[in-house]
Amino acid sequence: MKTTNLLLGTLREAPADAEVISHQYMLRAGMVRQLARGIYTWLPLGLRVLRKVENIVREEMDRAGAQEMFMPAVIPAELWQETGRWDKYGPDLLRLTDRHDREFCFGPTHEEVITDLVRREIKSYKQLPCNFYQIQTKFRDEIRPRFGIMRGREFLMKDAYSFHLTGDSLQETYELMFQTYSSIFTRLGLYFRAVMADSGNIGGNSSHEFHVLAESGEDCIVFSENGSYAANLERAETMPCTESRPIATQTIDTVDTQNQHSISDVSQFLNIAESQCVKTLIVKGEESLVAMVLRGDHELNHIKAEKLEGVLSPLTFAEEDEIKDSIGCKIGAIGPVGLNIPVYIDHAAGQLADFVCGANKDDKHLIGVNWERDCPLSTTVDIRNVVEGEIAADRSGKLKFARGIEVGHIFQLGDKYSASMKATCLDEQGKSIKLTMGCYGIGVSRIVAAAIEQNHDDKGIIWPATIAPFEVALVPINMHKSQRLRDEVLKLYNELQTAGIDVLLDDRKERPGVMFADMELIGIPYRIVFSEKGLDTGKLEFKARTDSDNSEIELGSVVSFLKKKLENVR
RNA sequence: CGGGGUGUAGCUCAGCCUGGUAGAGCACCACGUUCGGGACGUGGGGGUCGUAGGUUCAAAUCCUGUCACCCCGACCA
Repeated sequence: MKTTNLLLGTLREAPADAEVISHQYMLRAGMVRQLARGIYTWLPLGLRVLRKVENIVREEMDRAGAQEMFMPAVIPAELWQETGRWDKYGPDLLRLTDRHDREFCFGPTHEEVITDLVRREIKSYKQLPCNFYQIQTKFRDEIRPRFGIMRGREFLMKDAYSFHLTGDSLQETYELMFQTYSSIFTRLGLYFRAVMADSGNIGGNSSHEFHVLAESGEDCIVFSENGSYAANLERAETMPCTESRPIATQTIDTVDTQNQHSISDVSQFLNIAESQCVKTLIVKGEESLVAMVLRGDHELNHIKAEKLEGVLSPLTFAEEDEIKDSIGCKIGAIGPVGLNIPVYIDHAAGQLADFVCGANKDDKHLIGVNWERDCPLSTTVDIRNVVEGEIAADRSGKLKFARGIEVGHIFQLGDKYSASMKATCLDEQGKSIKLTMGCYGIGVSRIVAAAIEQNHDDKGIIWPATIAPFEVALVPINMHKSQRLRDEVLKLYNELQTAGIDVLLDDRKERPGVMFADMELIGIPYRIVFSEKGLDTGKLEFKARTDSDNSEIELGSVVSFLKKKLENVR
């Protein structure tokens, strides 16, 4: 490709509304342009990267024996009604009506469509296990799309669905997909981690996420020192305390705490550590309000909380006046003592003795409170986020935190969809068996953004060679002035193309500085500079995007040199 | 949806407070000089100031509605 034949829409300044680096650079490099909120056009340069990512994903999926297909983006409502997700999925589902007033949605995920297909096509255990995938545009009407391509409403996703007769077979494919995902992200040149995850509203049991580590990541991932434990913060378990609770030394007393509402207010006011206070959060339950009791310095884990019996899902905090009606005080003064609603107590809170809590009377707190003596202690539960430094649930060491961008997610769905959609097939005995399912997603377009978040400097993008839009940039200096230079550059350009190398020749009539800056901004991994001076000596300048200085290379050896550099890309 | 903010040329922004001829830099076009790290000069094209209404002799500017976009909280690849 020559730059004069490429829509090279590089910008010197990033649009003001681009917040994260990947969004800024994708706009500045001319990879994408926004059409509407969370909806983008991929320009030729960006599309080249997207396609390379897509191809790596495709190759590895094929290698793992998955079969590619292509499902419709627009899905009839009936299928979604069959699984109940038409009502459950909520406003993220973009709903459409056709000219006959028939309802459809733009598919945000395709469990229903594939299950419908499989229940029609798969009749015998001999056809199992099977794994189908597609690479397709999805639409999720997210509440808040942000960070450009990273969280768009329309995005490109690889989604795969496997079907099995037994759980063991599912487990086998699940593990194969785990390996496949690891190969994919390795080939993409990304620094990533697989972590245990919550399965969210896709449903199912076992689930892992693949995260690209980057400061701007929206997720917090948690891992132990030796790495054997790794989980999303949403999912990371805390351990029940094994030591026995300290014995009570204080007597319970009521203190005046006027205008002290938050845990930090109260702990400062009473000069007591936050960890010696107890906070009581009130959420909506199925029948009444429900209390969540945590140590003052801990945070409630919403995912864990909404899975508890009697708690409304999605987790919703009680309104101020509901609390007033039910408990009789304001939010800043609630405590577990004498509460007349169901109470869930976190493991760590259950370990406290002589603690401080709200008195369920405005402007009053209790001090010297002890479980059992002053307040019944039910079985404690895990309802908080783990904190950095505590011991991992598998006892493999202290936990560390990192930020991650979720680029892949694999689930064992079990029979969630096959049951409601009656997807069965016959086993060896001719008996009808309900199918067991797995599903495996990769955010293809998100990977492009994640790769930039992880690989950039102040000059622009630094693409891993496997997904760079071009592998080599040829930058001739003053080509328009020298026929000899032009001939030599074109000769090499053709040779590189013949050798199957993705080469971009900057044939614009620009000053060198402009060309250098653009090639660096768009992140081409290797650059070769042509000049009259170089031709005289038979040597060209070579610089990798990551090099700080130029090196020399013989004109005649460029092709073999680059081929060697790019060896492991292919 | 709640809270905050912004809409003026393709991009970055000034002008608005205090109403009176719509601006700058970059980008774009032409010519010339430059030419190994985002050059310079001269000339040029491009904006119903998001949109609708109101106040006024007069609105980018003041008022009201509305829409879009961005940021902060609950969703997810």
